Amino acid sequence: MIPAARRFTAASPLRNAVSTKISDSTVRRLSHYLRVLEAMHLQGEATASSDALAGRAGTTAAQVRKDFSHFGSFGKRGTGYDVAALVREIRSILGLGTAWNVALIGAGRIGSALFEYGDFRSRGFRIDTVLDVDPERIGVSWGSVVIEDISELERIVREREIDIVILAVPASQAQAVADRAVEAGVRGILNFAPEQLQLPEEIALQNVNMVMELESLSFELTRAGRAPESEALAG
Amino acid sequence: MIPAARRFTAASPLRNAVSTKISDSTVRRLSHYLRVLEAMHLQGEATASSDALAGRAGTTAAQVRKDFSHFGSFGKRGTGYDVAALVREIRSILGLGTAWNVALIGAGRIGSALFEYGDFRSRGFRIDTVLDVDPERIGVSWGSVVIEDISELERIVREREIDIVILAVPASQAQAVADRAVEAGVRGILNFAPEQLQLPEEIALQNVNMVMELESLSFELTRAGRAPESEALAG
DNA sequence: AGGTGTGAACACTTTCACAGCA
DNA sequence: TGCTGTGAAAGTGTTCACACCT
Repeated sequence: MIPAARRFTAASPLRNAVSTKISDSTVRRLSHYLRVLEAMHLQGEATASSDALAGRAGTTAAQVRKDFSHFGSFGKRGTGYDVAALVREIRSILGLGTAWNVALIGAGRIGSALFEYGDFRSRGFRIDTVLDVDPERIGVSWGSVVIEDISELERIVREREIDIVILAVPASQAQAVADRAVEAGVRGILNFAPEQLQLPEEIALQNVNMVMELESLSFELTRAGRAPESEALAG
Repeated sequence: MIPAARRFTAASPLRNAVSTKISDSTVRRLSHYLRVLEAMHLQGEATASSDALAGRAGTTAAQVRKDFSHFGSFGKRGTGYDVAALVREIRSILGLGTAWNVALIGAGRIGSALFEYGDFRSRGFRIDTVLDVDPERIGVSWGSVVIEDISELERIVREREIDIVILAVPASQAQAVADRAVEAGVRGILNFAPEQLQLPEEIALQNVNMVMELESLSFELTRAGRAPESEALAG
């Protein structure tokens, strides 16, 4: 199912060439706007100005408008954006209409937390395949999903046409498992292992590295006090 | 609310030297270099050139040198960097010499995964306070740490001089809990709730939003087929 | 030679400011 | 009138290229 490419070839609802590269920050903001807009929708707000949206999303009105402008013009001058319509537009831009087939590899602590993570489900990412190496885990049921043997990875990816793999294995295993997944046809990887994966260019990769986030905090806290007198570090 | 910037109005109190703003990407790369260098150290490599480091970290040699140049000159021309010394330098830059007091708020599935997350410990971030609202959880022991009542948050933060809070509570609670933590003296927050926190400027904040990462993947996969010309690798 | 440190060039992102439309 | 959409300006981050040191 979902023949990857060329779903927009013919009658694309998108206007002119969207072929220019969209920056990662723009994409992340779109995801953010989407969440904000869904909340506004629930609160019964029918329209939203770029200014209102910016306030809720922690950015600026100009940024909001520029972000949307890469994909078309969705607003009404003098009025703002129709919340429900904009939700649909962003979902379409992000490809959330597609029911991606997602597999989780690694049924350890992080894996299980991710599996249960309510926000994946509510946003349409259903994990219906879980793999692990540990014989103690293989065969165990998580809800309606049974943990399967990672040795079956290739067959499973092919048969179920897995698009995205969530990688929650130890760093030492990450590259090898990723290679196998890619070889079998996976197109995107969400990597939780603290390891720099080397992948073919056409494979989409997102890393989540929580240590990096904590170390960024540490850096900021360390710097905060250094304004008046730099605590010099001599050689 | 939040009287934005009123601290830097007149002349900048910041000194020249090392006080220029360091970009977030630089900080994240430093964290990455550190991990790579530690691995090289274990492998017995005594020196590393910017080129070798770049290869392992997935960036460029010029980028590596520029990143370091913001903090000093740590290399030897013609030779490269002394691995052990550079590890020490980066740890110092990131403030990893400091034993930050970290509290985890939210002992649910994500919270427990984070608590057990080996990489926090091995990198020196010890979580020795865990709080939750749920009476079923309060009093339970996780290793040597006993889950405490979140109603005690203010007292605990003050008494234990908590620097950093890892926020793993539902989005609906996140802002309120963050406000209390900040009020009690916390200086940095690692936020796992999919909620845009509004905090005073001097509080360091890092967000981890896994849905956003998955949606970025979805966007890339959706766009993949739409490239103007697939640059096939010519022989 | 070999590889760092860094100003200058380049590329990319954000902000400004205003024309244009509902 | 009010707010979008967008070129142009300003600001940031990355890459280049080479002087300089070991």
